[in-house]
Amino acid sequence: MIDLRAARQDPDAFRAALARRGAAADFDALLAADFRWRELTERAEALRAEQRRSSKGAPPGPERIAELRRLSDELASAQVEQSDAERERQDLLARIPNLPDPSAADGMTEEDSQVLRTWGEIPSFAFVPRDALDLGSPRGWIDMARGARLSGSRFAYRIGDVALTEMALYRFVLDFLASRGFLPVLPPVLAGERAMYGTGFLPTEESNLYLLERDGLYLTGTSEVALAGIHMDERLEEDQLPALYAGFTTNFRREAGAAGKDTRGMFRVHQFDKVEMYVYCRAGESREFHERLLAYEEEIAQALGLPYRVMNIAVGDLGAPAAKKYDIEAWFPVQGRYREITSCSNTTDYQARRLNVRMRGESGLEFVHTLNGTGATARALLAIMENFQDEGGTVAVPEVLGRFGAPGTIGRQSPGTAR
RNA sequence: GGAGGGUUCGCCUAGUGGCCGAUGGCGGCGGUCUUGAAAACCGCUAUGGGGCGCGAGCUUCAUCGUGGGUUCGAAUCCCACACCCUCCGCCA
Repeated sequence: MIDLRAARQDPDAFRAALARRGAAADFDALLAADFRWRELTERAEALRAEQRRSSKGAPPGPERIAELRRLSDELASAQVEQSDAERERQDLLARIPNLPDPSAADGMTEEDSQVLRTWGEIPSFAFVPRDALDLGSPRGWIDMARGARLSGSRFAYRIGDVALTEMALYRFVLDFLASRGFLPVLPPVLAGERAMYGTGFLPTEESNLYLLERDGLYLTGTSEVALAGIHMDERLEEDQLPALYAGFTTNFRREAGAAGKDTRGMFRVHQFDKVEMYVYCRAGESREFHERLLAYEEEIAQALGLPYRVMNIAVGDLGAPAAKKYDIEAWFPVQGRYREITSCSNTTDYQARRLNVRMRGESGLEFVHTLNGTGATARALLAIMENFQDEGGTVAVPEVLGRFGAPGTIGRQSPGTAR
């Protein structure tokens, strides 16, 4: 959430910043609700103070009790008004997105994002290249049909060489991040409402979440939730920062609103695995760490040999918690375009405020800043398959993955019984 | 799933309707003493919100697992729920 006290003090600056992402009207509604809440709070508190003063000391006599009963009734109705106003204020506050970073790209849509740079050679093929599904499906390395039979659309079996290569990719990235100071974590994938709100997936992303109603738990769409929740309500010592975590989880997304989008193959599925970076740092350091997360993502893409470009995402296309976001888009030869394979966001103090993660600094307790970024998902594997295929339909696996159990080539051996 | 025990201010703990925002100890911080340190002694030691003030600050409300209820008044009584521990059952 945003810093409401700061917003009261300089509403024009907040309104202007939020207007860049189309949230100026919501902000004004919030300020009005806040004003009302403060008025009602003052009134209720004054009554409560009077009641507390009256209930000190010896028990009151009968005529005094009649008086106090009236006061009690008055207080009760004042408190109802106050809590109604508070609920309205909280609901509005929960929907206000983070203040965008001045250097985040202008614009409201995906098309407004800025290309910062490109890397690598776009491959040219002497044959018609096949996408990952065409490469994998006929011989059983990627099986969407059986996935659909089991679980419905957008579920994939990855089998044999593809399974091993994918696992190697995650292990490679986890190792890479560990060598850069990240602590590897295997966190829970079921999380309660508090963590979902705290990370900003609720209330705005509710339709995209799987909810286990019987248990009041959500399936997380990213380990960001669990890594952000790991220090919920904690007071971090300054020497604990920066804290860098590398999580690995299976992730679940309903992909509501994505109907008809990326329906082919396993580019957009309901269940996928991911190595995620998550950083806690001091307020002054988050811009620098954002650049670092991007640099790590680029190093990984380069180690895999994937041609890519770096995008500065337009403010209107940011998730609510993000102040600024970079995407890396790899070249997909069959689609003939760059597609997102990783993403990293600076969420400044937005999640830390909601999750109540603070540190003891020079001026007392202050909220930390947090950042998140993709280490790797299977999308990198799809890019590998498309970019490094040969005419016979086999794929040369990047050498760096060999150390982690990947076969040198995908498609040389039979996938075995799954066929 | 069943039975029992528990949840209080960093940790441990006292507290069964008004004198409790809350006892005591540990830890931490400051001071006295000391060449320095330890010990001893003295003091301070939660968080969040609102109002006032340029500010140091003053003031007020909330918070004793969470949410409801009873009452003029709740850490304390009642109800529901959550979590933790022990035992039994079941299962990976």
